[in-house]
Amino acid sequence: MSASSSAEIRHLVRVLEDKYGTIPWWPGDCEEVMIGAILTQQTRWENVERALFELNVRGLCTMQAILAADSHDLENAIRCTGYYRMKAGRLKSLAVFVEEQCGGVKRMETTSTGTLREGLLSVHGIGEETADSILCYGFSRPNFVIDAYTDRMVRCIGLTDPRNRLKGLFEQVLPKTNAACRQTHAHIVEYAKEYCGKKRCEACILVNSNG
DNA sequence: GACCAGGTCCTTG
DNA sequence: CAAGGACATGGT
Repeated sequence: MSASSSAEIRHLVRVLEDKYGTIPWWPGDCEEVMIGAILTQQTRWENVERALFELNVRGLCTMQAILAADSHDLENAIRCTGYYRMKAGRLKSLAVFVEEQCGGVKRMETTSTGTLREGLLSVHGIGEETADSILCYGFSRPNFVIDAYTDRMVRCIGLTDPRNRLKGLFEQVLPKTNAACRQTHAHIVEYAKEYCGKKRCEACILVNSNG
């Protein structure tokens, strides 16, 4: 089944490409992406945008500022994203990692993707999806993100590969470029947000109708 | 009021 | 290792 999984994914990628072409997704500089990646955990993006605005107003949109910030101020700025106490703590942990362990964002830009991923995963509150989002959208690495939508879509079109193998499958099928990873993930979210609810997903209709 | 959102961690069976 | 709960606000 694994040999044909690649074919299924290849097809899905092409159908989505035909449907959407190039679409903008996840704007912002590296530090804003890192912050947004934590804020968006289990939360709608519209709420994250409001929190990012609040952080910008208070001058808290950099790792250095977060490192120095009063925790209560940080919590207030991001309250609208939910889980605000926990997320404030996670932002602090990330800032400690970036500034004190990595020596700043600049240094991270010259670090290998594998080393960077390992480091990010060692931060309490950063799991695979958050780490991969940061690598793909913040550091522009050819690193594919598997999220709940991606998982839902591939199930719907009939794949049974375990979630932890999907990242490898997509990266094996896609060109080894950041643009390809970022674009395909954006396509999946775009489609899934509209057609794939938690209970009903219509990815299979898209894929079959265009075959 | 019920249900869900671009997860992660911790505890149980 | 799978399943379930905690974290919390905001939109439909």
